[in-house]
Amino acid sequence: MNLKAERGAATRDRVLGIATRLFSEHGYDGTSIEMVLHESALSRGALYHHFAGKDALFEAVFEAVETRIGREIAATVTSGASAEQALREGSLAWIRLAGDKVIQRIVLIDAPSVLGWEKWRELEARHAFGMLKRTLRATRAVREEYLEIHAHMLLAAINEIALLVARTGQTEQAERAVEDFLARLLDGERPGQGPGALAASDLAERDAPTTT
Amino acid sequence: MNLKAERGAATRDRVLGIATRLFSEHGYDGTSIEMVLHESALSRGALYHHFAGKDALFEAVFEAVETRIGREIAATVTSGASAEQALREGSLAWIRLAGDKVIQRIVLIDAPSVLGWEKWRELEARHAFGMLKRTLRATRAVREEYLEIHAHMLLAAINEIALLVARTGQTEQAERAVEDFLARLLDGERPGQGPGALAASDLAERDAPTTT
DNA sequence: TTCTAGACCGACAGTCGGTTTGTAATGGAG
DNA sequence: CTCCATTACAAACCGACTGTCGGTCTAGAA
Repeated sequence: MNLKAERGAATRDRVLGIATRLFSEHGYDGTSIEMVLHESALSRGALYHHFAGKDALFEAVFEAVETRIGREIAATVTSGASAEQALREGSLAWIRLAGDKVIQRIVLIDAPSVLGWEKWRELEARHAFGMLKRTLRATRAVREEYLEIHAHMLLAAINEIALLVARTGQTEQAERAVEDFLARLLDGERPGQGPGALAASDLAERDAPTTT
Repeated sequence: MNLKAERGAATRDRVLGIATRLFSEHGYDGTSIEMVLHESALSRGALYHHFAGKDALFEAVFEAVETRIGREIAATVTSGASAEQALREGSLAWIRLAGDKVIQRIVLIDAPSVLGWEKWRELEARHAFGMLKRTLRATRAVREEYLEIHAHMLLAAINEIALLVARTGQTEQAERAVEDFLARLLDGERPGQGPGALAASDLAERDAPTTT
């Protein structure tokens, strides 16, 4: 059962790649299943054999993109850095990555509406949001009580800037503004223990590459 | 030409109200034009006479909701308050208003995807975003250079919390966290001039109720 | 009274997402 | 080697949806 499985996985991946491009170029609504079929030279039956529906296809694309992002950000942050440093580096890396139209359109714009906000956040918690929350906790800059909420606000703010930069192109200015923003947040209250050391596990992804 | 015009405006408003409810309950994609037609007991032709298409109908709904929000927030903020106070009051008012499913779904979740991010921001600049930016400038807490970007981040953060509160219901905790968040931002660098006085015009909406 | 413009109607075409039925081929069981 | 379950894929088909278009009706101007 090898040749068959391999062929199946290959076409699945091919469809995934094509769908990623189409979704990012035309949005979820603007991309028809028939476009995907045409570009992948596949039949309806074949596609629906691999993916339960258009939304499931989108979700698979979303997961793949998120996983890739997580890897790239984790690779950017210098290991052994302080949590504050990691937070800064990670945020800037994220903003630069989000220059990619694929990420903008799929992850930031369409996902909440297509997947629903709750599912979006649930998935993000396993990727970018989870990473940010662990790093923010390691800085010990915010009380545990507010950690979740501050992490939400911070991620939303950074995502917004990612979109803003992508449109205006004021990269340097935005990056300085984000650093300023972060500095203000981190310099708030400090419970005393001093800057926390960042364990490698704080950045590690929790999930295996999903295959649904 | 009065009776006719009035009748026209009346049915337009009626359709707008019905569409607002349906869009907020089932989302943009989950709401069919036929649903709107059925509930409003109108014909296809009549609806397409008033609105160019489904997206135009959505945009009209969006504008109406934004205008209402702007009025309600402006009414909440105590007049003559300091800019810092106004920022806090306005933010909390916004979070509470966003408990409304209508606002969540239409303004925060579906709008970016349906209208496109650019148009969304362009419209928001005339409503919530514009208000926030003017108030933030009045606090003189951020350098003019970063004002636009910080305002974007702040609004995105607050919007996120509005959605979060709506799901988890931890209203008090979130409100305290937001106040903490704001305090940290405002306590950053201060160019010296002291707290700015908030002119009434800073909160005023710029636009007349749109009718497109 | 006549005529025009705007409100409204309803059938229709085209497209889309999804289902169903069918076929070819692979690989393990006997 | 044979048989059969399973998997990958194909194609016709269905219901639902959006948007268009020719046409009707009526209020109010001329």
